[in-house]
Amino acid sequence: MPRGPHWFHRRIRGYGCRLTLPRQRILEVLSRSSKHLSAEEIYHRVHQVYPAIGLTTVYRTLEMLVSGAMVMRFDFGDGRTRYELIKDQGALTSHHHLICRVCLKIIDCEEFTGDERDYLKSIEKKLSKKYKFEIREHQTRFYGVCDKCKKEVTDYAKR
Amino acid sequence: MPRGPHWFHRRIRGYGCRLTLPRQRILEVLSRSSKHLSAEEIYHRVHQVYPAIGLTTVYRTLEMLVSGAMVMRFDFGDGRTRYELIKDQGALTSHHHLICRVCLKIIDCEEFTGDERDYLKSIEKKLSKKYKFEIREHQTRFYGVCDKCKKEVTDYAKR
DNA sequence: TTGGTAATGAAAACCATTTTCAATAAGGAG
DNA sequence: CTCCTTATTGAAAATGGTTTTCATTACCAA
Repeated sequence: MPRGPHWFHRRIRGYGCRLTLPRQRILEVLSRSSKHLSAEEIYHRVHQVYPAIGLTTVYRTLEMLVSGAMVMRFDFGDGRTRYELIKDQGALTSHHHLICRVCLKIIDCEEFTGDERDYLKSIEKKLSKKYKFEIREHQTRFYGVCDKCKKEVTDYAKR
Repeated sequence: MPRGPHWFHRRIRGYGCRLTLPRQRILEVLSRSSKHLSAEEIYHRVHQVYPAIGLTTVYRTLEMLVSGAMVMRFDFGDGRTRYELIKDQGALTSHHHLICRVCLKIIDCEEFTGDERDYLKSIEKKLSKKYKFEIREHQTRFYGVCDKCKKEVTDYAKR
């Protein structure tokens, strides 16, 4: 379980990649934000402190970080991929979200208690065995209507 | 809980839309396949029996069916959206998948037993209350490496 | 310090999905 | 049943997020 502000530098070098300035800036932005950001959001944030950055580099760096298991990728169906730094480099990671069908807002929820986690872990074990599938992590998504939209939209079905 | 081969016809008309030939063909393809299909896969299947079909119509029909809660949309992150007819028009639907990070294969799993369902239902209740969020359905995704890829790919990290 | 090569950024390409628009057809009114 | 309104359709063009191309730059091992 790596610690310190620059553990990811070691990870990148250990992954056989060069530690460049653009990559450092991107990692700083990712580590500063706990939310899942889109490539363009990351690009804009990096651009403030490193204007030479190119959107292409953001995409390429993210792809490297994902395949190096340093960043997690999410697709919520709003047309853009989101990315989030994996902070806990320990056991299986899990991410849970409430997604509003109306405004597409995404709410993170971390309310899974200890035995909720144990519970999902036991399901994972069962599925792993049955399908001979090695599970690395899981996500649960709860789709519905958020508080704000419930008030604003009376007739949900009509969109 | 509507029954019979053409319950969706009633649903569409009740939704204020016309029941056209292309829509019927699309619904037939959807109801015949239990897997989640991409728009293009649906297009090809409809094309076999109704060559005049346009891809645009497939997309538009799917959008209508999704907003009318007749079809469920999935984004697994491989660049194309998948669609699946909602067969059980009753209680909260749930869908669970194993997704291989290597070959992107998607395995449906229906092994959630009764009390597993109850368990997730209790989490839903908790979350609903805390976030004032009306939950309609949920999905759980387990990411990892499938049996086949485990054998083929020794060094997963290197991709 | 230097050389080989990975990484970069701008522009072009890609590709799933959406929009435009003129032609067509569903289905209620008469 | 026929007519008429208007939703629906399909082809082509547009859109927009992401990827590829390619010449230039800059890591970092020796």
